[in-house]
Amino acid sequence: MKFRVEKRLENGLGRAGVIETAHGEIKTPAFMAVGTNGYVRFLSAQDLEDCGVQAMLSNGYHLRRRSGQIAAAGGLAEWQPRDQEVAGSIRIDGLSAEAWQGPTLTDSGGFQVMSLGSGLGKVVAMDRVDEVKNTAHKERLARVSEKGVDFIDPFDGQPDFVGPEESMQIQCRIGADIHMAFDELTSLADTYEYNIEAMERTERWARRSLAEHIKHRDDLGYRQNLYGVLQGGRWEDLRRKTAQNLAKMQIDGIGFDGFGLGGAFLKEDLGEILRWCNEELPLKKPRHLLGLSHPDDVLIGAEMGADTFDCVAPTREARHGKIYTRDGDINLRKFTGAGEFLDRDCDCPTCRAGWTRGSLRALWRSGEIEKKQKYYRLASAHNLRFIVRLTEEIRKAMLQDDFKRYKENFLARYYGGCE
RNA sequence: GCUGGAAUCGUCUAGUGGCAAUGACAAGAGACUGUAAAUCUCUCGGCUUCGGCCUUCGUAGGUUCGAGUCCUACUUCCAGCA
Repeated sequence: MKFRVEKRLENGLGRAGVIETAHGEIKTPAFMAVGTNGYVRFLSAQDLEDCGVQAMLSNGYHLRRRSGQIAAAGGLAEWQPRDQEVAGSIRIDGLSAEAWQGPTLTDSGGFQVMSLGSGLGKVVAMDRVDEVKNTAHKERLARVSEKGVDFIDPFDGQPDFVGPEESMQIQCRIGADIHMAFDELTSLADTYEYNIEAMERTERWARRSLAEHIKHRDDLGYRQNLYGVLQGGRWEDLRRKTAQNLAKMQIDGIGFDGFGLGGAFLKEDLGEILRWCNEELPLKKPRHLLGLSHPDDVLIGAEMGADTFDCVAPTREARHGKIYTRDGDINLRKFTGAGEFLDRDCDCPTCRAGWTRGSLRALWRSGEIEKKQKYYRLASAHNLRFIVRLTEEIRKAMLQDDFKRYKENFLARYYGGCE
């Protein structure tokens, strides 16, 4: 994998560049669509391309039991996930089973440590840290130890285990272009002391991840790459230290190919935390900001040196009726008329086909499953394109030395219209 | 015309003596950030100083401490017989 920085912001952190993988290049900053199970819910590979998506992120945890057949198919880019779906599967008219053949990334399953553990049943709060409490130990579905994470699979109730070695073996069978080291994401409710413990464990897991990854990274006939993941919560000393440690971590002269910026962030802290991390990380390695995509987060992320992003929000919120527009988000429930475009001047497949707020709402609210599925597809494509376009525009603004103005204009319009 | 049965929140529906009254849908509000998420939460007769108060289960009476629930009559609808 190669990464080339084309242009840097005046602050020295933000940059536009190009990542080259075995399955194609990614012009950065870039948003990767989340296709946890190997495909983006309700969207085809062609849909992703029509939305300008350059890369897809899947999840090693969710695909762990299918990793063998994925390897047999030649890796994620050759695997046709929808053919593998069993009873109750999603079959949507017009959606082909074709694999996403472009660049891919897999998450390690580290996020599930939190979502099934300390954060079970909770929202990953971004605005307030008060009132956030961890789930009681006895109720958790995941338990962390030095070895890895024991958990109960929520789908079938069976006990299972994933540690750094298992995660790397799974990810190397899935064969995405970029893998994430197995990490422990802490919740906003965890203390400084616990964050030290989790961060140090994450670093030990990073070394084990790197060692295992090196053994298997060429197994499918092309180079797979590994990112080390930074934790450390909201504390500057932890963030800088872990960035330094991971940046210099090597086994037989081989280090990480890039870095994942992880954690549950308080919105107001995000830019500062990213600055601490990225001031320590090497300039020439790409950085992926894990799990964020709201426009203000992407803008501050890109400004502070994140190169790629992923998030479930655009597609999930689309399914739940939230439609992104340049003048702020709208709740589709409120639009019964037929005449209004989703967003003016939008170039997404849905808007180009002439879908309006009212007509889309009618699909969504009809009791018919086929219509609802069509809604999910159209709405997902719109929101996905919205965030992808944001990253395209950020890149263009950076290359034209116009980022600051672009950011201010975008934010003023997007958040300014709120009553 | 006779004989049965039925009338409850926008719709369907639970309810057989303590009920402002069940559930579903619809409607309204909010949430969602490395997907246990085509999901979740809240509101959904009126008023309220949040303790309550008022008006409600086709209509009108009655029995009862107390009636959506029991009785009588009426209205409408459905079914069967004429």
